[in-house]
Amino acid sequence: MPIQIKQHDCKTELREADLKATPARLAALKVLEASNKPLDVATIRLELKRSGINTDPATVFRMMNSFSDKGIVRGVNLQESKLRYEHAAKKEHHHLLCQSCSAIEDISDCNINALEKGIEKKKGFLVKSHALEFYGLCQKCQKIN
Amino acid sequence: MPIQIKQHDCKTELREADLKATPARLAALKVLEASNKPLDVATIRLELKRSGINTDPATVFRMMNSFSDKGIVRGVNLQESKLRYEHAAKKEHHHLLCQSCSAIEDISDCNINALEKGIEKKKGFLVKSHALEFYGLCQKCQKIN
DNA sequence: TTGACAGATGCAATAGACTTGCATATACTA
DNA sequence: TAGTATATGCAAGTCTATTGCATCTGTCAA
Repeated sequence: MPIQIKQHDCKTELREADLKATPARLAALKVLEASNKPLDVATIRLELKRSGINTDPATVFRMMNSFSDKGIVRGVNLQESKLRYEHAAKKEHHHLLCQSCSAIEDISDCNINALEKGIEKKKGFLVKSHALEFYGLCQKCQKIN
Repeated sequence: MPIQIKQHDCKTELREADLKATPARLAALKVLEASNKPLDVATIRLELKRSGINTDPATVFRMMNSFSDKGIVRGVNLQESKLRYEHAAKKEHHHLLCQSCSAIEDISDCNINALEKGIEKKKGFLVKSHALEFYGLCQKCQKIN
């Protein structure tokens, strides 16, 4: 008899956050989980539509807000006029944004902790979180230009 | 006879950028130069009004855009719904934002260059710029709470 | 299984940051 | 000082996001 693996699917994730598991929410979570970059509300709605789920923008904004509140997703501000969202299960990381092709790549293991410690010591400021993104040219676009 | 110091005032700054030196622009530049933190458009307009200069929001947005294009000011995105602007003559630095009292403090000499070098080596991504801000509690608010 | 109800959704209105078109006004150059 | 390129004000419009309200639907208890 196989060991009982705890199935942490989208439904249980919502249950544990005291959120009702509606079709739109389940699908939105799956979309975010499957994406390799943070998505904005318009894109999420498009993906849902491709699964046959029509949503009102207000609903998706509300979803993202409650997901954020519960720590299920993380808002990502990439200096655009809109917010993007990524699944919070992904280990904390930062992003590389190509200014030519708009590609977005993740970057982990930036050892920014050293910087934070220095700030706490030098300024007496208690760092709770930080925003860090890099802008430039991805490998492909460096070759083209 | 004293040495002729080059007077790099707001007027010449605008001239050199091929921008007309209007009263509103001169005053806005002075406001930004005098401020110790990045300001949003509404605040800039308020400061101008205090100097007796009434401006239309559109005008100030257009000013900030052309100043940005010319490298005179720098847009600062502090995860708010609006952009702030700071005078670009200030050496590049980052910001500490107190989540309790909303104070904004500058922090220079963060040695983020090491991180950038690492990224270029590891990812082949050519870093042109970055966004880095820290969120937490300033010294005062740590004591209060 | 069902029924009640808290919470989710759609729709429409609203808010706020920012942009744009156009007519007028003004800084700069010759 | 006159002519022109550019800046400004005003009004309308765009885009992201929020909110009020009526309706609908998961969920839980019976």
